[in-house]
Amino acid sequence: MATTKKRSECPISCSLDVWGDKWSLLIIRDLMILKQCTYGDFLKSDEKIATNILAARLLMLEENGIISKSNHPDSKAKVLYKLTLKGIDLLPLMIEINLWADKYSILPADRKSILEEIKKDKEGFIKNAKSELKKVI
Amino acid sequence: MATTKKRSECPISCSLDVWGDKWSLLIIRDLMILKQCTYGDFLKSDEKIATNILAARLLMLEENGIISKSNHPDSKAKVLYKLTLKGIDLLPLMIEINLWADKYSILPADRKSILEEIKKDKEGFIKNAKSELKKVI
DNA sequence: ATTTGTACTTGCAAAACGCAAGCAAATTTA
DNA sequence: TAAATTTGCTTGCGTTTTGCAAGTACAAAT
Repeated sequence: MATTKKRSECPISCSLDVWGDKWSLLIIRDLMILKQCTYGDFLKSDEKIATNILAARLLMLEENGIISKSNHPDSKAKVLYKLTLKGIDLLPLMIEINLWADKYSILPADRKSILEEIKKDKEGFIKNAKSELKKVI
Repeated sequence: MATTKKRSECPISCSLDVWGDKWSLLIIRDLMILKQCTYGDFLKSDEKIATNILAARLLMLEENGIISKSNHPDSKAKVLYKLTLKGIDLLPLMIEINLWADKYSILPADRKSILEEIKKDKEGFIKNAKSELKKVI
């Protein structure tokens, strides 16, 4: 897979060139929630991504420095995917998506309770969540 | 165009179902910068969206309550597209994308200067920009 | 030694994309 | 006032991407 050509110099456009498809942010979401995922973990998510699409997205996200692969401590057959610093820095963006969705649609109860926590102290939540994610890098 | 089926109840996934493709956020970007756009204005953007894709996205964004169409004051041949409140509320997200891009890539000079302003007072910038956008609704 | 688990790859049909051309109504120009 | 241009799309069609199912290679468990 060659490097995708960028459509313009616009930061929004360039960002979308990296993670602006239907699946990448869901992969990143899983990593933000679970901290570390195996290939199989991603497949378990509700959206049911196809295995070939998952493989392609993981490769592209890795090529773009958003995620990294590492050995699973328990087994040589497993692979651990994690967010890089660059990936972790997408957390504020992810939170804004949640806040927007919260304003215009009905969220599942578990998400709703986290959102309430975020709304009380957004900066504090981000700082804490980022530091949790950095622990496993 | 029928209503797109949602892949899960996840707020991230549902949001992506609405604007999570390669073009929608660029259309929204144009509207945030220009406040109001004609069909032709969108076509002028650097990324060179195809006319059929543009028409499809505008319809889908309108169906999802992100943008609205109105008559152009100068001409019956022209159409004015604007952001709705729901669309305007994507501004914080758009800003976070810019901040992320600023951190990990080189921005064009004009964007860079706005970003510096945003970094000084993010909340103030958002409040002001939102109110500017609401003026033309 | 055989079965199961894990991380992918491959084949193929269906859908989406992207380019070019076409079109109807409004507007401008001659 | 007739012709040309602008504007906002639509249509056809070849190319690319997606998505489902099946297959494969290696590790691990039985």
